[in-house]
Amino acid sequence: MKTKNRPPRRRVPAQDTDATPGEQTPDRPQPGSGPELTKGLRSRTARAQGARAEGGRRRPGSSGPGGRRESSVQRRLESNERERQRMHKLNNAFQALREVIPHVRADKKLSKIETLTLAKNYIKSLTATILTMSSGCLPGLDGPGPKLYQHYQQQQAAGGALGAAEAQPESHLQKYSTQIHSFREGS
DNA sequence: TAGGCCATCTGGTCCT
DNA sequence: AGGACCAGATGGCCTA
Repeated sequence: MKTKNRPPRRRVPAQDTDATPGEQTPDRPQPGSGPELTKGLRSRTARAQGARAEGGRRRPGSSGPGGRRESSVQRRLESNERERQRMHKLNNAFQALREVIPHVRADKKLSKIETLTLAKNYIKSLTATILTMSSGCLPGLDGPGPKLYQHYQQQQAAGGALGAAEAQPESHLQKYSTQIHSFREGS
């Protein structure tokens, strides 16, 4: 897999260059847009389509027919499509993640940041639970208990910056539980 | 109405 | 060279 370990890149402010093809986004149907979760009356996709019909993001009017070469425009459109598909896949992954994280606020969709944060703490709490159970059931030197604990310790050390309280298995569970409730309250 | 969240476009950078 | 990845920009929708 790729290891994206790049230095932060500088981005030239994408001002309205003379011939940005963005405004000419055609009214293409969404080829790969799966069933998006709706957050209101209209689906996200429909709203986005509306937004694109409005011109997407680039300011219209700066590019005439003689702006960019047609092949270049075509490449851009293909690139946009790929990017859209990529983001759809990413969103599907987010949705799959939401479905395996137990959370209380079932009536409202978790945001992406909530999903990630909750997932992180859920994993931590599960790890802590496994650790507790394995050390309790297998107190001897045999079995996965000690190895699990060693692994856990290594992870904690690698993660660094974890206080003593963080190292306590119960604290993960508590943190996760607290987080669930804070999300429930919509904070 | 402001702020949060989101989808999309876009161009730069990296990887194969 | 072309595709994947990334982050900034933009505008729409929703909620408090």
